[in-house]
Amino acid sequence: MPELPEVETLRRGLEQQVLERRITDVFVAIPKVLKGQSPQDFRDRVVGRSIQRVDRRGKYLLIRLAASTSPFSPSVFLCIHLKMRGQLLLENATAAPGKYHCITLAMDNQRVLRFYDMWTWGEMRALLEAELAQVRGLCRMGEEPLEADWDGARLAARLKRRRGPVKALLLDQSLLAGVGNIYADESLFMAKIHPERNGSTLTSEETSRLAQAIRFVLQEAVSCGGTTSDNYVDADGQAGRYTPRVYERGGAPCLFCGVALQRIRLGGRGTVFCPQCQR
DNA sequence: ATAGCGCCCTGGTGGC
DNA sequence: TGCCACCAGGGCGCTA
Repeated sequence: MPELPEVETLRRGLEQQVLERRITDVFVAIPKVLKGQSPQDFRDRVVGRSIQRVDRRGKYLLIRLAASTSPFSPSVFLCIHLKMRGQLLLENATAAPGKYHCITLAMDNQRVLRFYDMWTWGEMRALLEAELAQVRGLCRMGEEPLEADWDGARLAARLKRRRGPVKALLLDQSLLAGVGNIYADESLFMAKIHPERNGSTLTSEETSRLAQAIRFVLQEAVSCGGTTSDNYVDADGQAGRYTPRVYERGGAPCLFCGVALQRIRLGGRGTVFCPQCQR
């Protein structure tokens, strides 16, 4: 399940390898992932353009395509969300597409950017700037926790306007961008805050601690190339090297106190925490 | 307005 | 050993 660190790792890998490459051809195997855009329209908007920028917003990957013919033609953005099982891989053009292949973008260097998705929940669309601004998840996206000026006060301001367990709030992309199930559990563990605590009742000391934990964990995970718990791999097919401290470790000993980590369901999500350390 | 739930999908798992 | 029911899960859209 790609979250901020995984999408950021993917972004960095792509940035190193696809900038200035021209897209020469497009093949759509599973039109469903275009979310209503016709394969013809997708193709018309993408073929012939070159890759100008690779950006990330929350868990979205945004690839800016420059007009190659005229400097006045508007930019197009590949708006990509991998959801649970999506993968984006750079492969040789001669390699046959693997299982669960959805879309291939051929480039002018004998390489292809391939989108795979076992569950076909992921999305890839070619959008104009104005259309991008209408994408629901994007226009409602919350603050980026790795931005330099993001801190406990900013987090507290968002949390106090909402009710419910703090973990459920951390998962809300309109409140905070990019945190998913893995890093919500990891951050709450590092901050020693119980996932079921009501978010609006956290003290300023606690929100400050939580914000620091979120930044620490996300930065650590980015530096490890993300977490591979299911099928995440980067653009070169490499697994992430981050080792979660609590996520998927229910029943195992807490790294701080040795007490068995507890697994519960919270807001429909599997949640692991230390009943001793997290209050 | 907002919270809660169903839906999308398929590999892996546990029970018989 | 084989089969099958069931589970996981991000984000959207619908309902109350």
